[in-house]
Amino acid sequence: MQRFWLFKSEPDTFSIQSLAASKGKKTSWEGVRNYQARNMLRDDIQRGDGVLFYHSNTDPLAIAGTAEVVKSGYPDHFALQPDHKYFDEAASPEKPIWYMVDIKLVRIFKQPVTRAMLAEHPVTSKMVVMQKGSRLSIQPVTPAEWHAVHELAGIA
DNA sequence: GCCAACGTTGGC
DNA sequence: GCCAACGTTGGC
Repeated sequence: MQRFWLFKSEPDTFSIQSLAASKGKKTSWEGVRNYQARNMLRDDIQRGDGVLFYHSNTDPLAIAGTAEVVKSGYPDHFALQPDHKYFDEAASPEKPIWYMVDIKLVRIFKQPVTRAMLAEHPVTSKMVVMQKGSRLSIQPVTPAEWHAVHELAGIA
């Protein structure tokens, strides 16, 4: 069964435009170092799932478009590379600790769905990303929320 | 730039 | 196992 997720990214680090410019419009989603998010990457997120691509720490804050999971959870090998910024000395090939998935761009919204728009809508205003103190970089999204975001983006 | 919320660390 | 200190996230 297809499920839906929201992935946060700071556009200064990696934007949806970066994804569009990537080879095959695909990227691995490495560097998640939070156990709750790790569990979703490792256990729950499957090939074919939908991803809302959210731009955080920027202006305007917005869902910039969507992507599709093309590879489900596998070990984040960047944690094993001593010179890499995502290195974790506690990780090993036997116990990788951290996981990542691969995603592929579906579309960049012509009209990004801003946080202000999300806040105005009865369904999207309840999304995890809208809750105060919500810091998870990987979040579940309900089918109703997924649908409402597409309506706000002008996509039937 | 500020600061609240949250996760992690480490002393006890 | 508790909890204070600390670092990070991320909206405003």
